[in-house]
Amino acid sequence: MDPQHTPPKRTLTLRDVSEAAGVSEMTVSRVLRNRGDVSDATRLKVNEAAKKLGYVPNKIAGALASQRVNLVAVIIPSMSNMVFPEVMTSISEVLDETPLQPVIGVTNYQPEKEEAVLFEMLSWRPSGVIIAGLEHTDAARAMMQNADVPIVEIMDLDGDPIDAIVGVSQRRAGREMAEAIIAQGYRKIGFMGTNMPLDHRARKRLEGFTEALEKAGIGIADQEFYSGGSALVKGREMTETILKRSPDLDFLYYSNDMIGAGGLLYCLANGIDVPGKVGLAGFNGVELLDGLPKQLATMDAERHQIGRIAAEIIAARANGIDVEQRVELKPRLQFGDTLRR
Amino acid sequence: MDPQHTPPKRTLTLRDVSEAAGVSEMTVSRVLRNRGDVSDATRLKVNEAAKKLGYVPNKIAGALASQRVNLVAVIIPSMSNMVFPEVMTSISEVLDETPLQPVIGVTNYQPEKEEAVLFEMLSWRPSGVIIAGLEHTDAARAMMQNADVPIVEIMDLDGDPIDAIVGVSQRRAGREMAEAIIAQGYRKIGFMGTNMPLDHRARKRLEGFTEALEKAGIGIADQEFYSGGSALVKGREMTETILKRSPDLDFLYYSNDMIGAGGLLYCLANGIDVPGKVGLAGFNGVELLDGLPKQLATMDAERHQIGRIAAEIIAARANGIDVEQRVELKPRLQFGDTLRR
DNA sequence: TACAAGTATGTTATCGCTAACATAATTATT
DNA sequence: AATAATTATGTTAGCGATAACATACTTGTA
Repeated sequence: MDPQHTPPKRTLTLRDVSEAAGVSEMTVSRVLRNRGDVSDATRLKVNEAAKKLGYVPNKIAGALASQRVNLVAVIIPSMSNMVFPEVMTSISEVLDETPLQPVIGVTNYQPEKEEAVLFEMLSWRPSGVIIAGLEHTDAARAMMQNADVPIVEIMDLDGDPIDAIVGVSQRRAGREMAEAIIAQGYRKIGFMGTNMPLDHRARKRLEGFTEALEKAGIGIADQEFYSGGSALVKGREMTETILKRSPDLDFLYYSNDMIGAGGLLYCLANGIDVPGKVGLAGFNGVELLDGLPKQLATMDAERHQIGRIAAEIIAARANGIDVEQRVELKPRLQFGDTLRR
Repeated sequence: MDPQHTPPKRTLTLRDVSEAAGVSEMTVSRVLRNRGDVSDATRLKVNEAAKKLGYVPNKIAGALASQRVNLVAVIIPSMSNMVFPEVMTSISEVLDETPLQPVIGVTNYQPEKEEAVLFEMLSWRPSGVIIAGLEHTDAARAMMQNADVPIVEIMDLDGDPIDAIVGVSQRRAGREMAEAIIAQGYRKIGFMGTNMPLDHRARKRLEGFTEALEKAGIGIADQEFYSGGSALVKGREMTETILKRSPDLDFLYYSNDMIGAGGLLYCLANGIDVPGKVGLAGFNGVELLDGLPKQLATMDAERHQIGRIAAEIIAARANGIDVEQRVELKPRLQFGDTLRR
């Protein structure tokens, strides 16, 4: 350690740079932020001094003084479900064009964790919050209401937003899928999904799905739930289980594409005629599906659009521009090769 | 807006709470941080006041005053490659047990972007940095050297670390895979991978792979590169291309499991005997593979271990405990069903 | 009772930067 | 050349918390 015999490094401040450049701290501050009028000569001097010293500004002090923070809190339930990294990617893309920076918090689908993460993030006084879902603890909701920064709730659309909202109606997504299935003449329908009472979006899709079925006078003929483990494997296993138990099923609806893909692979491996004997459908439109031997029917949840628009709302609001408060995206049904038509 | 006729809300400070509770700001600060001796009575008063007002502390001010920040910068190249979300998940798990909080930055494999992200993050004076890879711009390296916080470089092991390092030797991983393949008698070997000169880990694996082949007197018989698009689809397409062009290949090595899975699905769909006629192997051990009809041979890069250990190093150092500086994990070869033995 | 030791609270001085205003230097305008 | 307008720089006073020290209040004990 310390092979260069560096002096006991006290971290550098504006003052160090200002002394090195022979100007006031304020001038250095102006140069480093490209603010106000500074002559080219001093600008050069300052930049050189800063670079030579390896000065890194202290945003903590800057933020405290200016009452401005360029961070955007993004709160999502999980990183394992590819949906969220995808949304993140779009958010990043948009914010990259602005001075804003996303900061990610993960809740593991736990409301109390969400509350804690939110509290932590709000205590850094971000310029905006993007948060998945509409279900929050009372305290979390109150915090967001009082925070006086733009809040964008994303993914879901069924409920009362705190501020802005961008998403698809999960109920509608479920309903439309059910309607499409019924329209194609399927009647004995099985459902497979995660066993996560706190995944409200999955829950709402199932509600919409069931509701539409009931309207047509049919119910879910059989169902199966899983938790944990490899979704692809679980999809395969659940499909085997449900088909053995209820061999007369003519359609299988999966709450996500990963288990749907597992189910599809099971059917193909076992010579089950898809979509002749059984139809299949999932939800989400994950990229993975494109590579499967048959295209799984699915409904695209417009995740990239959602991320993009949410970030745009925050960016606009940060510039004092007011924009639409509610953006409803329509999930797109893709028939693929597993839902006959 | 403002339907409740709320007073023009100035955000709350310690002072507001202290006035409401009838104590000094310092006492409120102590209660809210559980520091020092405070009587139960005042503790109660303060907590009630804080909750009633909905006070959210200002960590910016706190950090400036205490010169302590509980953030850990985590810098990764991408969110689309599941490898990184997985590492993130492990990091989060460990940091959840501490007062530390991860903050994620994404570089898109661009050195300049990495430098910018790093600068931005260091300007928040984090308690530590976890960064993927060993290749950085000179400026980035200098910043980390001067930052006076623990730096952990992860994933890779072939090169000179700035501070601590946790990973697998990518060269060795490539080499060992080549040796296993040769040992099983395969001789005409094709390679498929991404066309990303800045993915140094993929590059090093290929180098190690080639090197080991050469030592056995063989070279790569044919190769194919891709960029962008669905990896699964690309794997399928490249496999078709390469096998049509070089029908005598008896082994296909893929730089990642996703394209490997695509290749496997192609072979299965086209009745190609695996691993009889052609053997296949990928790299990474993604969960997805467990659900495929046949298990793809692969090498697990120990991503969860890496994330866990990196976070532990930061956590330990934050507490002044010095720990191992270099942790080499050994990639584990899994033969699966596509590499005969 | 008196004094030490501990417990509970308050006071003061930063932390490193920027907003806002003040002043100096330069250029334009008549 | 004198004054206004513009440009370039400096000065001062916080931002909202906490560290460190100071003080007041208990309690115990000889």
